[in-house]
Amino acid sequence: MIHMIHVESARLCLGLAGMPPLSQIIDFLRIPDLSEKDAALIRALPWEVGHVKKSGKILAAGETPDFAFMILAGWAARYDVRRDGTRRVTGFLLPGDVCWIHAVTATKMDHSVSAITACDYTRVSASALREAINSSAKVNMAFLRSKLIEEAILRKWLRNSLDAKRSLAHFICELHARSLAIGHAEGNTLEIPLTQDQIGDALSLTAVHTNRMFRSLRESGLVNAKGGKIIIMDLDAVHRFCGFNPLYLHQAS
Amino acid sequence: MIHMIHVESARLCLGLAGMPPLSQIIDFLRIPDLSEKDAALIRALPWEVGHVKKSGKILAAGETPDFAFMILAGWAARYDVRRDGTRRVTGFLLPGDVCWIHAVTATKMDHSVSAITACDYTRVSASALREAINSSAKVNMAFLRSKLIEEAILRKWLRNSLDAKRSLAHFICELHARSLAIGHAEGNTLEIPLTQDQIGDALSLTAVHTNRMFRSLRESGLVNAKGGKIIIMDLDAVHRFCGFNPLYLHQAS
DNA sequence: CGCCCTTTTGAAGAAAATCAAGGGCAGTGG
DNA sequence: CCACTGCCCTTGATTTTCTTCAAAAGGGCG
Repeated sequence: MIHMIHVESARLCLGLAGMPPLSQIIDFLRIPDLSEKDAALIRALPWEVGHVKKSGKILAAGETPDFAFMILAGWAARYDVRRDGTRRVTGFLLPGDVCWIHAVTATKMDHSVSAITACDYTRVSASALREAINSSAKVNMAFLRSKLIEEAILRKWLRNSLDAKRSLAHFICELHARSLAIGHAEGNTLEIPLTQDQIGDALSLTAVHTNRMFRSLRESGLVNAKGGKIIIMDLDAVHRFCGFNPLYLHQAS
Repeated sequence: MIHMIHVESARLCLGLAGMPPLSQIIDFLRIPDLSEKDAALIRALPWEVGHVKKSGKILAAGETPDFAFMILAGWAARYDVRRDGTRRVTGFLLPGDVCWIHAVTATKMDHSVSAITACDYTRVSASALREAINSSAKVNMAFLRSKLIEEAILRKWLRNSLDAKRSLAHFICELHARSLAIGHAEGNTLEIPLTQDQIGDALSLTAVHTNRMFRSLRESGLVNAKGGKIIIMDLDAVHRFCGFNPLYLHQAS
């Protein structure tokens, strides 16, 4: 099933996508132990499929979203703009990740979401999702779990913000674990569609310093990175080095 | 009503508290437009009142909480411990703030919560709260809103982590806005029970540097701080200086 | 090929940590 | 009543980390 997601995202990204089968959408959501009744509830939602070009807008700060989103293929980012115009990325959305809470609670976005790569997404109207969440405890808990994880990631990013090298290592470990969970990494190798500049925006480092930290990780024999392809040389060693414990990602595993 | 909360917290903190009237608990939750039916639902929950001493544990990383908490009086903090033993505070809980998502989703805490000052709290069993959330859309949305706000705060903390002076200013503005909302601030003056060391743990600064930033704010004529009492000299100027926009706190106002 | 974007490296400067030492103040105990 | 103690705030000097500025080198693509 995990491999299916991978193949499917590739297919979608090639632009061949019409409406993907609804069963597929449920796979992306990765809700454990979903009953047939709840699965039917989710299938019955008015999902729509869409596409955003690289760097395209998904949600802008200030607007009140009418739709909740789930990424099917590609990467997106949440970010906030500082008064001087620089950006801080506050989270990455990978295939299967959802963006829904402002829509469901009908509140204004306090940050923006945009596509890092070209993205295929599926979206559902805020009111329909609200009803689904309110009518099924299982669906409610599944979406809550996604918030739990996002919040935990934010906390780790904050915690790590003392030491640039460990921070970068932890970031790589996070993306490795998340990529593994959706079948987008094999062993200790992963591909990420981020420039060092974008990684810097996420870690609050300049591109220059991010580059130096990559070099430092390479020279320590921990991580090799080349053109978006990252090889973790010794996973246990890197985990120890940066204090990474995958528990906080609360993955179904 | 806001003033009532203030008086009540004082009373509780003096240790005079038994079980506070249930109507009081609902006031603390600050749920707008609560119907009588939903109010009754919340009143029917098995709330218990408790007390933690200064620095006492509320929830520890690794445990799966059986209860959701709401602070009635005093301040608590969420924090995560680094491998070298230093702490990063990732959030403060003020009276009226809740701590529930790990309980409701039955997941292990990925961080700890402990009392900054002596705290009075009320707690409710995870299963009871889960049922309430699943049986009332209004209650569900009210708790979701609390997550929305906490997450927004985390994002701003991340965004601000470039400039220590602005970061401290923004932090003060945040606490000012939150204190105002619960009647714990008057005009531009607020009292916070935090040492500069604890503020440093929250901003990822050393106590020494936090102190220098306080001095710098004072010398710029923006903020005066003395023994936990903070006076914002010119609120608009401080807001402009650090790019504070209270929108992200999504307060009932 | 030439262009743009990204990566890489160097050198200088700014920001924050670290190290070290006093000072104020509240609580405690003689 | 006063000395002592512990905690917190404050300041100075030094070192480390990260940014800024600048320039060159790779790499994909029309």
